Amino acid sequence: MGPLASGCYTRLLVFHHIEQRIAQSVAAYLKIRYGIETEVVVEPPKEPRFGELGVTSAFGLARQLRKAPRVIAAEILSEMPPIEGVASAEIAGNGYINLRLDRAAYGAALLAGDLQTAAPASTGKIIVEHTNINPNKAAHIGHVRNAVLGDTFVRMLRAAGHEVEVQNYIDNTGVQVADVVVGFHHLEHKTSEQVAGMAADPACRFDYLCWDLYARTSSYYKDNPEALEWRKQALHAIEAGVGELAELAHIVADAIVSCHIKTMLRMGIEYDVLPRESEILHLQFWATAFELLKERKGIYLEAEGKNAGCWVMPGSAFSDSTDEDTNKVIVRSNGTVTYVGKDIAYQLWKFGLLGKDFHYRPWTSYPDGRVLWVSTDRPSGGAAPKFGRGSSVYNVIDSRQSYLQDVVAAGLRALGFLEQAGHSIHFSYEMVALTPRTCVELGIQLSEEDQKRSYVEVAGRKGVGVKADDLIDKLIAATRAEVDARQTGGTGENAEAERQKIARQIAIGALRYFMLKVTRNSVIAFDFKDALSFEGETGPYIQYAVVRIRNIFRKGDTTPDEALTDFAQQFGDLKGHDFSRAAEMAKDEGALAPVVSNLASYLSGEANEDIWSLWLRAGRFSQVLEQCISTSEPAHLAKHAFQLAQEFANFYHRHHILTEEDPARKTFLLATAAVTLRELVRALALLGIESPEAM
RNA sequence: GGGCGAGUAGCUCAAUUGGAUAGAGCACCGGCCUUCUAAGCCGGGGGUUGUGGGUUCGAUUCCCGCCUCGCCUACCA
Repeated sequence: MGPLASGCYTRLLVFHHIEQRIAQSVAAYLKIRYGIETEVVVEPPKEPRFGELGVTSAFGLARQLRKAPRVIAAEILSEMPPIEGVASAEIAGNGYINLRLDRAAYGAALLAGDLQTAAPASTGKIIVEHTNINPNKAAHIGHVRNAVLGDTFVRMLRAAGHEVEVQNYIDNTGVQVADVVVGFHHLEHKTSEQVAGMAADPACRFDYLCWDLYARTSSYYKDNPEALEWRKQALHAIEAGVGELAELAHIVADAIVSCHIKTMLRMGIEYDVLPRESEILHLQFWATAFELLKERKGIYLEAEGKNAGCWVMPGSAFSDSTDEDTNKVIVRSNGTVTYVGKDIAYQLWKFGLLGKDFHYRPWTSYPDGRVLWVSTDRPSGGAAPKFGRGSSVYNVIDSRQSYLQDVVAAGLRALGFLEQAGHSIHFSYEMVALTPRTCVELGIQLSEEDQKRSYVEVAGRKGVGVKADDLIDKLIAATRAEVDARQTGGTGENAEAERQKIARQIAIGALRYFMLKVTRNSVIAFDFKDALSFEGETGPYIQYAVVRIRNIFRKGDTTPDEALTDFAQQFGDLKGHDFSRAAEMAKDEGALAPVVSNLASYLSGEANEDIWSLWLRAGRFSQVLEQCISTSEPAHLAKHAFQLAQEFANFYHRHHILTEEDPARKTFLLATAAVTLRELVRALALLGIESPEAM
């Protein structure tokens, strides 16, 4: 559980608000009445007919109090003071306490406003590191999952009022870049000038070219193991930063990073800063971390055994094992540092614990004006923001690296930075694999064994995989065909641009939702058929609900804002009232009373259950957001958005708004659509999915 | 061998972290376009939650054993 597990809003709306209020009230009562302190679980009952929320505390208390749960529930029910926002309560089953909300008060609160979040109380800056693609080949679907997860989590944190810095680490000096350098130099016999020319040629898909070259080099090593010497030479040259090979590496890495930034921007993904490994080396970040680790005895020099001459971290530091075999080499016997070592230095910098900083220069400016900075080893005169110095760090890295992430956290602990180690969070997720069927479509040869599996791992080294840009292109082609078939965007002068825009919005919506609807620790078995589907539980389904609502307002010649204003004027002034105030006013038969009583009639009764269900869910945004953040699981919001869209679709078919004859009811139905629209758009925005005007 | 994760409908996945009759989507079958767009809606069949025990009022969820699968377990990154 992360450092954000506890609530960080000072004010919450609707569902979350009332859920908390109930939990607190019951907990306080239990403490006074029985002297027992316990966490009270409040959750919706299995079926709506039992009410909106249920409390199961009576069961837990039964043993301690030596009373039947039903008796305890009865005591709680009869003696507890009323809870604001709760209309009634009853006992069910063996001791469930079921609560029914004051629907009008809930509805008034939902109408009244936006989610209001205050800046979280001094939790400090949160750093989220994601994407981190080796700059030696095109991005593939595995990278898309990483970036979409990371980006969505960033959007959620920002929506909750946190200050967030997005880092995309660039390993521009590693073996993967070295292998492409070897390919260009030894296999292709290209000079750095020639490669620079290819990289600058707009007709050349440089990242695709390197994708193939990387695969070629890898297979060349397999047939000619002596060629691994080339890799070693390239690595040395790159690390030293001089000579033709270093120049090649520089050109390749920079060009590929540019490709990645563009690819990610197609999905709406932006970064604040690109810390690069070359600067970690040149600015001696590792040397500083090395001294610290030696000083504080986090690592030691192995005298004998297989790791003789290496600086190692004892396995006991990051696992239960005391076996020496689990020791992790940090510095090789030839004096060079491993990846994990550099990662420890980088992690220290993120927390501001290294006592050093990078220099920076602008890498590019995004269309929205945001500047993307890159690390440099010397001052460039630009006024860069203060990067690093985070109070919490989320590393979005696939679960295969959990062992290495444990070592990094252990490094912080070994240095005595216990708090930072605790706030060093591995935001892990499972890999994206391919279904055998998709492999066949891609022309990938599979063994008989693999054909029987439900999925096959992507292997970048072999060039096996689905490139992100190819997938996006394919999605856009598919959505464009649908858009054309429907003549969405009209046939006028701007039709072409309009259609392309809508096709892109839907394609990206489909892609991002596809990545987000699955929980993190589930392997995604990527299948073209599923990914190219726009029906059922997909992004486009939710976007379609949005478009339908917009069409209602367009056809009705009004707007959501007008509808809400009309509603407020018709039934009283709702603006500026918060939940507790609304409930209070309702009780006092004050200014809000007419609204509340009208709402009550519209939101209750057998015939209105589906509408109430829609309102109830529409008010759950802040609760779901909090859940996503405390569990680091964006999938909950994806599910919420889908369910809300589903309830709206149901509502849409049962209630025809524009032909409603009762003007008051029509206003209410329009307000229902307006609130749903607001909540759908808000949820989609956090998922990084745009809400199209037409479909 | 050790570590981590997974096993739920034919398929792909959920299940608000121990709650009430385990839910969605896809696929399949049957209905619904003269209506605010059918990228939609309604209905139907589909389950011994891998397996055996345990914990308790209550287990898909927690504990132990076993079976199957994946990943990790480099002086690669």
